[in-house]
Amino acid sequence: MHLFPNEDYPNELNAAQRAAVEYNDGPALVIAGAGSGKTRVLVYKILHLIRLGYDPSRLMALTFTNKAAREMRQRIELIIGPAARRLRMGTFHSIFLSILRQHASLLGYSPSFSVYNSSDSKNRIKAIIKQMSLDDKVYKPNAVAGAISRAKNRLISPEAYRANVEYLRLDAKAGLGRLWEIYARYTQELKQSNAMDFDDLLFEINILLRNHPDVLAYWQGQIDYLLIDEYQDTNFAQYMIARQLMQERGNIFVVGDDAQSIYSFRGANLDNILRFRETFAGAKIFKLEQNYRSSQTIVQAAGALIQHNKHQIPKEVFSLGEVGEAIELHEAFSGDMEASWVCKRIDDLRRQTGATYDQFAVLYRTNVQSRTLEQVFRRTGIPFRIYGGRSFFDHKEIMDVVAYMRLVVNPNDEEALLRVINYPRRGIGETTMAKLRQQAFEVGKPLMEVLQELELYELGISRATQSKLSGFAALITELRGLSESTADFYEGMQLMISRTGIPVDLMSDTSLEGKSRQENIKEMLSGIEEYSRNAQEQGQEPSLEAYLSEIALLTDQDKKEHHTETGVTLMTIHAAKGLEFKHVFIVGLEEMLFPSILSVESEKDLEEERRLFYVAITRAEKTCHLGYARQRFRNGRTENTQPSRFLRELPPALLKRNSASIDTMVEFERSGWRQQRGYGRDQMASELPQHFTSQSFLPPSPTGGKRRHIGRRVAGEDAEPEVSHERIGDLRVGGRVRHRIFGDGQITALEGLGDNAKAIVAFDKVGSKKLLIQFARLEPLD
DNA sequence: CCGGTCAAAATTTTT
DNA sequence: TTTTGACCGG
Ligand SMILES: Nc1ncnc2c1ncn2[C@@H]1O[C@H](COP(=O)(O)OP(=O)(O)OP(=O)(O)O)[C@@H](O)[C@H]1O
Repeated sequence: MHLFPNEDYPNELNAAQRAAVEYNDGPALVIAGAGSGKTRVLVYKILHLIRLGYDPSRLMALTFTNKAAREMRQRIELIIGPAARRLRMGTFHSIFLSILRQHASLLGYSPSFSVYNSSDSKNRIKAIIKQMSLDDKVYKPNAVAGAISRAKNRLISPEAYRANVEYLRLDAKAGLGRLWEIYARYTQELKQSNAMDFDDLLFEINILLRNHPDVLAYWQGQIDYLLIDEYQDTNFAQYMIARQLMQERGNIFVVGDDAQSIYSFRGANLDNILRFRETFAGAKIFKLEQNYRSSQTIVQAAGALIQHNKHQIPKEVFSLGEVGEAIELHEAFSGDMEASWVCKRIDDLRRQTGATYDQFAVLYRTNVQSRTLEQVFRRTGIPFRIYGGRSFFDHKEIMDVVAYMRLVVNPNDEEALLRVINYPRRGIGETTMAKLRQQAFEVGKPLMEVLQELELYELGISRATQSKLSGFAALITELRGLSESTADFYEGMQLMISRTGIPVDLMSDTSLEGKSRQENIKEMLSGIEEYSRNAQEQGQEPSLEAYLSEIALLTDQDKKEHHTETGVTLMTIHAAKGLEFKHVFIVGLEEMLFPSILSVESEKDLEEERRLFYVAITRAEKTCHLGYARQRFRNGRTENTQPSRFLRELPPALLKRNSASIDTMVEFERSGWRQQRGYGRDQMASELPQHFTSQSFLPPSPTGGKRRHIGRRVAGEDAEPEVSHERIGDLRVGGRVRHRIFGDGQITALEGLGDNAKAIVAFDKVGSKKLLIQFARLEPLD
């Protein structure tokens, strides 16, 4: 192949990767396991296109995080230089936000529309629920927000929602008969506020492209190639964007791994991968099989785990790397001791292998788990960095400042107005605001407008309060003046922020938190300064609008790296997607936590949890360490736990159990097992002696505790005899049952316990089947 | 309208 | 344990 004269890169790719990169005859999907170089292929694909003469500014590359986009751009810049800056590369949200601003008026927004973050949205929803006098115990704001978000991600408008009998029926059944109404009001309020939420960014771009053929044609003409990373996590709205832009020309290249689909809660839909061929005619599918990241042990363990999922695209993955060390499994007595173990092992490994702190990551299922880790890391003196959880811009004081800024740019932004009209305190209360909102509603004007013409209305608000209201309106006008008339952007912002009165208000709070709030404001200012400098370097005029756009989509992952300090990375598994570390610790492998208690009900959710574990394991290059605690402190209460079912799914031969101290076992013996739930009395008795050995780390197997049996189970395989029973729950041997698919039948045997309890049923139509009771939903007939 | 006190709830992942 | 909200007296 002599496409590239002074080849710097084909050597960096294997044959399969190169084939994908160099294929240029239409749509392509690269579907491959973890660590097989999908991201690398995407990078080289872009380089390849540029070498073929494509203009970087006409290549659109979409990622899911800002960080991924930034890193990809940097890698490309290293090779081709500053031209990489012209790539249209970023998250779906950020790329389409800028496009939406250009065409806002076509959609009924002004170009300076606000972008609501999740807490803005939630506040609006709360207010609407209250306004409609609905019970927020029934209409839980979080759940409502989730439902609205899901609707938007599936491109279901409020009108379509309302017209869909099936949705209404399901909602009504769940006692949420007025959900559609909340959705409709919410949408209307946002529109009136000249604001879009995160999901609107994807929704509205679809509307724009669908309803305005000229705009569609324009953008189709602007983009010569569309590339998408992590395609398995695209939702329907994102799929439709790709389709509208590229279905005709077919210049699309996507990479993904169905086994790493972990964002279904955000609407991610594997169908997008499955129907890629149908959507994009003539699509070619490439598979990559060699894992370059991890040891053979890690690749095999991950492979064995994911085998347990029924729904997956079969893939081979192999590693030619070293066999590597066994996966360490550690049982700790408590969350605290688990964290101590992590610290100790990091210390050991650092000494033994010379690894640096930044080559370690500690991954967990939920953000709260970072607390315990943080405390112990502090105590131990190991440097670390926590990603995720609350973003800098989620802090109250920052959101307050941002609200003033938003009001300056977009006076219709009702959420911003309600947030700060009485902060700092200026004596404008609930009652006044209720009257004003009523009035605004009646005349169909934004609140800010009403504030500016109070004298026109009969409001029943005292003179004194009226003047406070006008004062606020005047303040916003004044702030706008400051920001517009000050030549230096940063200086203007300084003046503006100080004029809001927030810094002074914070001064009066001398508590520790108060101090940290003041610090945050200072940090924000330095961020503004940096933004201003960057903009100018790139030859752009810094503006409040642009600044707000920039920060609207920032997350905690995007905090700038202080290269001076390196440390262990602490993050959720979700946040770790796409990353890699020499040494990975995965902690909190307990039932009800991982898998999450909210996911154990449905097999579909459980499979997603398993994929999450798969993602976690495959982040590791050299060693992988798993931890769980026998008891964990949660919501102010210490709870006994059971090891995660997923541990049983890893091949024992690849695991190295690591014994907890004797003290721990004694402590555990004293308080631990007695309260365990989920096992029958006999089972408990037969398990008892094992608690004194180091072999008790795994959950009891269905056979009654022969540990070596555990993990060897593959779906459908029953190598060893099962404990059998006469009854389990309301099922009994000899009883007749109904199955949703197989029809009616008679139970011939019951065996196994807990999650592994199975029924053998002789069905009238389809013969004898062995079913896992927890999934089979057998309905007793007598 | 404000700020304090007290009781109840908390239940996952993110752009 | 920490956060949120409802309630009440000034
Ligand atoms: N042909 C290759 N030769 C050497 N190293 C490679 C090759 N391809 C990929 N790698 C390395 O393998 C590792 C994984 O690659 P990459 O992150 O692109 O995989 P991925 O498929 O995107 O992984 P995941 O889906 O798990 O995020 C990286 O360190 C990368 O540099």
